[in-house]
Amino acid sequence: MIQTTQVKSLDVARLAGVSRTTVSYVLNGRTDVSIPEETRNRVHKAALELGYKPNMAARALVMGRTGIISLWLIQSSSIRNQADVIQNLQQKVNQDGNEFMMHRVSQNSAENNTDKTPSDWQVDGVLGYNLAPINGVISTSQPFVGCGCYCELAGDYVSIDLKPGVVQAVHHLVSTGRRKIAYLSNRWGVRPEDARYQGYVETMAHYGMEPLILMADFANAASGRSATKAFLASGGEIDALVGFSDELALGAYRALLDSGRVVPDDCAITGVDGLDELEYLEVPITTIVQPIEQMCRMAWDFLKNRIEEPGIASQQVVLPANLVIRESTGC
Amino acid sequence: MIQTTQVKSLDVARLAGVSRTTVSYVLNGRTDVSIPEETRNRVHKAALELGYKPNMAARALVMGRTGIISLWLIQSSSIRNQADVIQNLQQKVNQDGNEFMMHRVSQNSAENNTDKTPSDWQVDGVLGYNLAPINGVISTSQPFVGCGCYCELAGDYVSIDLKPGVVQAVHHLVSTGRRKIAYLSNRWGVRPEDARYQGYVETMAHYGMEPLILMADFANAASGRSATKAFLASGGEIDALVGFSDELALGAYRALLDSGRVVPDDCAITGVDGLDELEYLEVPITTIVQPIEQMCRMAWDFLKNRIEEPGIASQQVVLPANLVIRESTGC
DNA sequence: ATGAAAGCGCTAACAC
DNA sequence: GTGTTAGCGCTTTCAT
Repeated sequence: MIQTTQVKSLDVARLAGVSRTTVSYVLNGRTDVSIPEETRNRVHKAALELGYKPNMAARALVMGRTGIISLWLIQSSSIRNQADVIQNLQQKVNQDGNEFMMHRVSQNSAENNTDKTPSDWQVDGVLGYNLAPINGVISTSQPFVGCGCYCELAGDYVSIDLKPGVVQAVHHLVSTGRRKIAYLSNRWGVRPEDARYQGYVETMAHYGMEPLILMADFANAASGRSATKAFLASGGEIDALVGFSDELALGAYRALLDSGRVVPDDCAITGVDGLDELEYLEVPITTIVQPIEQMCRMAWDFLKNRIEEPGIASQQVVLPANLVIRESTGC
Repeated sequence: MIQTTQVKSLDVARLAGVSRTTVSYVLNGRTDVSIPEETRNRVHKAALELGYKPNMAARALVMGRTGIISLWLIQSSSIRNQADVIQNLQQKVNQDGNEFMMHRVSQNSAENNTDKTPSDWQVDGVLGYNLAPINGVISTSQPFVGCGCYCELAGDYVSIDLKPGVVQAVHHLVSTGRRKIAYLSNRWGVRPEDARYQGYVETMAHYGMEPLILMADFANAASGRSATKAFLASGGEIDALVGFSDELALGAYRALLDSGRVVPDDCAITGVDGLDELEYLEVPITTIVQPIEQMCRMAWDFLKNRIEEPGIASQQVVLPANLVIRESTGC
């Protein structure tokens, strides 16, 4: 038990010489009830003097809303990759006077069809980021908006389509003379429904070129490095590499250097995500930048709408991600 | 109003043919009251069948604890730099059955001595990371444990001392023949009480060498790049650079390349933090690695102790951060 | 304009 | 062993 004796609204009421009702009205800034300016001031002064903080649990209990929004993230990815999204969403959620909770959900619990929400708390709404494998399990009883690359399943979402970016990338590589263009990915990035995979395969087909898949264990730099290294060691030859993510691209970059190759002369590289760090490499890496800020803004707007009016029609939008050309592709 | 009719403990009680008391006892797994196995099963079955989720606000109200732990982070830094800490702490907090909230507090609100806690919610405890400028403002009414590099002011903390690492770095640079060793920092990193600054200045003095400060606007790569670029453009010459952070070091690395210099031949570089990315540069950068996992583990343990027994003596520990030598210093 | 009183869903002391 | 009951602190009708 750690409960220090808390200042309650009754204390404020007594000090200000009014009732708890009045305190509640004044402190919640309700303009629909008319209270003399003089009384309002007395209440505010008393609250300040006592250092009164309303008990949010009590308020939530009686109001039926907690004012808490939670963000669900896939556990398998490092928070570092999700930092921009977290930061953007938290800022927007807080700005509108809500609390922000974060939950990392495991892929397993999704695949096992465990119907356990990650939190026991009743939150007012949930934002999901890149929750593809979990989409089926989402308890639809609460307002939910999905965002990211894998969320076009049902209900509200703000999806990012990476296909245009990858298509642009392959066109760009071909137009600058590349002919042996590989795709470096983890196993998630080679499913037929993956937008990047589609963009790569279809554009290669468009040029009548043979797809070449380099498979990494995970979507991180270390995996990208070892996968690329193994490929090169086994005598593989490429003159361009399309990475499933910036991290994989970074690993590939390092592996190419390890093997004595020069980027972009011997091999061009493209990534996906917009990691800031990539601009500071010796050879900045061409990448496909996702409109994170816009995605977050729209997702939060969608969620606010859904909370306000649960009955409205599905809100769905797809935002394209575009290629940003840097030196790693030789320009 | 979004309130879908909620299943309450009374519903479970009715279905199981018991009272709410029994439901509460069973679902909270209380072993101190003896309830027949058969009854327990009936209750569990009923709860599952109805999809019962206890109302956490009601529980928090009556128990006087929310089960929520919040983490306060300084707003001026990107979440990306704080990702490891966030991830570690969240995992530990959740593992012990608590909820995790994040709050970013601004330096301004601290300097203005605004006594406003970032959250209105009554949390059971607060973890603060790198909250130097804010330490004075912390409301001590709730269990608080500080961690990071700037937290040795009062109460409980798990501090990381970067001084040993920087001292090692300067020794290392001198022993490998460097003589014009600069310190690249933002304005926070040149206060007399900053451990990095002390380590640099004192070790330079130890060798009778002149300190040389390169000042960047912020602790990010872009600032490090432009500050270093400006220094070099104005005819400055150095053969080693100690960065206040990995990000600044990364920017300096890029600026040196921009100016046609070779790392480490012309100039050695060291950073601080342990950004994973630095291992994948053409020239991996020597850095001072902080014991993040250990820090997080201890901070959470301290906080649990403090919550359990508010009256215990201050829990304080300082962990050293050590140098990890990579190629950027020529080895 | 202000106050009295009901009740949000839960836990736990107390009686049976 | 189980049920009855009294709050936890707040908001909000409904009288006054």
